[in-house]
Amino acid sequence: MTNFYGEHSKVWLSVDCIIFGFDEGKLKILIGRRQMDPGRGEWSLYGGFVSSDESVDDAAVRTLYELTGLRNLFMRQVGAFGKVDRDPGERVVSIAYYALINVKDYDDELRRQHGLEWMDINAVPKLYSDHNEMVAKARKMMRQKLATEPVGFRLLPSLFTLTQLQKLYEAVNGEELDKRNFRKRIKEMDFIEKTELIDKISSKRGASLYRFNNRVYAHDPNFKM
Amino acid sequence: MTNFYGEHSKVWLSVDCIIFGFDEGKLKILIGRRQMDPGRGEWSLYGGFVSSDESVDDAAVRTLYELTGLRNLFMRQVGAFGKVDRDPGERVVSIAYYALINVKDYDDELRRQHGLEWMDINAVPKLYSDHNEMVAKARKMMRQKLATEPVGFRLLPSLFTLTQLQKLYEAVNGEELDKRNFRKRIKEMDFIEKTELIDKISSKRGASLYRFNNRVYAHDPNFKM
DNA sequence: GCGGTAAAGTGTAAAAAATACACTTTACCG
DNA sequence: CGGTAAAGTGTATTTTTTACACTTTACCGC
Repeated sequence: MTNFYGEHSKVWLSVDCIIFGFDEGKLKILIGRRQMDPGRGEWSLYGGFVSSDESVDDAAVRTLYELTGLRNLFMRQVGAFGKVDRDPGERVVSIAYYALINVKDYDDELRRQHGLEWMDINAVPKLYSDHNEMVAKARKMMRQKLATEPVGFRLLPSLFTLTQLQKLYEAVNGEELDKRNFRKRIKEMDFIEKTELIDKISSKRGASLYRFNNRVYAHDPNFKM
Repeated sequence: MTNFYGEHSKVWLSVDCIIFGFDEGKLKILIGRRQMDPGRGEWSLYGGFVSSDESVDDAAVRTLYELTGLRNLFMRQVGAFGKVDRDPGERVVSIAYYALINVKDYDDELRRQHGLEWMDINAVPKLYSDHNEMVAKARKMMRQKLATEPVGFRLLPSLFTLTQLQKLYEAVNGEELDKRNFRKRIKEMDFIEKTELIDKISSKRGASLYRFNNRVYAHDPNFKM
């Protein structure tokens, strides 16, 4: 291969994943104790290296798949983190990604195998290297995304109640919402469809289950929360 | 140096800059004909390589300085572009940044030395590699930024007329604004201060010059356009 | 079977924000 | 000194957002 750029130096590239889940009315991310040097034992995001035959995005997809066994997750790049000494060992530049998963889709056994815990986003401890910065930026971007695109559903089962949806938005934005105003808004969104099904788990009375219809949304993509 | 990550492959890292300017009522970016292989002669963004002793952000700052002679530009990361074959020569991952500059601060001689042209954002030709994608994402992010933070001023002289400011927002958002409504809004923002000075260049009658006061803004950071 | 309970579900009025809209003023220029 | 070109200015209407409280329902325990 022709070497065009020989005089410049190369770096290792990694990806780090901020995996958001929604459980027990709380927004959470997956973190674990680092199992390798440098930084062994510190709380850390889950990550991996980008290899020569895959795009950076593909490396993130692969890493998420390794971890969760899930594909087609909603995923977005957070950005590149490139301080010289961000990794105590070597020059490693990391590209952070966030993903939204439905906690119920995630095999808890797999979680334990990787030594990961769901941590309340508001109680994230000091993390390895610059991972707290990544989390902060991911959270900001994710909040913005959920406010302008109908992707919050990715954090819920495919059938969900309006109360679940409301609690989700409350957790993401850190503020309570008025139930009537919230439901008024939802009612105007044709792509959030009421089904005949009733959820009896979370209330005695039972609550209607709703579903996000992507075709209807694609037809008139207007969303604002 | 201990080699922790030896089994993984390394990549070259570059930065590419989307430099926004506002001139003749139009939003423009700086592009030039690529002067090296691969891709010699194609329209391209201005970029450079990240070296081993500088952070990725610093590489972008340095690159912008080389190009413009200006420091303390408003600059934000657009993201990492990492397709395997994005560079025809080698595996190069690039981190894109956008910057806002006041065209009048930029020495036109320097521009010519670098072989760059101001190109209307709506008439950008096919660019080298994935640079069009970078421009598209930068534009979207920049629009969002200008809508929520008072940084549009960075594209104008430090003293500007309300008509200039309005034309700027019109160019960025691609839609005309109502003059009275626009001015009503500005009047409510205490950090946009009217000065005693009058601009006589762009109109016979003369228009008041305004200034952005960052201290006042910092005291009550509320902005929405 | 019935009273207690806990969450689901529902509408209206007031306030705030966004929009639509047209004429007067001013200083230069020829 | 009349024409011109851009600056500057206020109000009414519509739309959006917010505030707010009671009824319904089915289960559960007695």
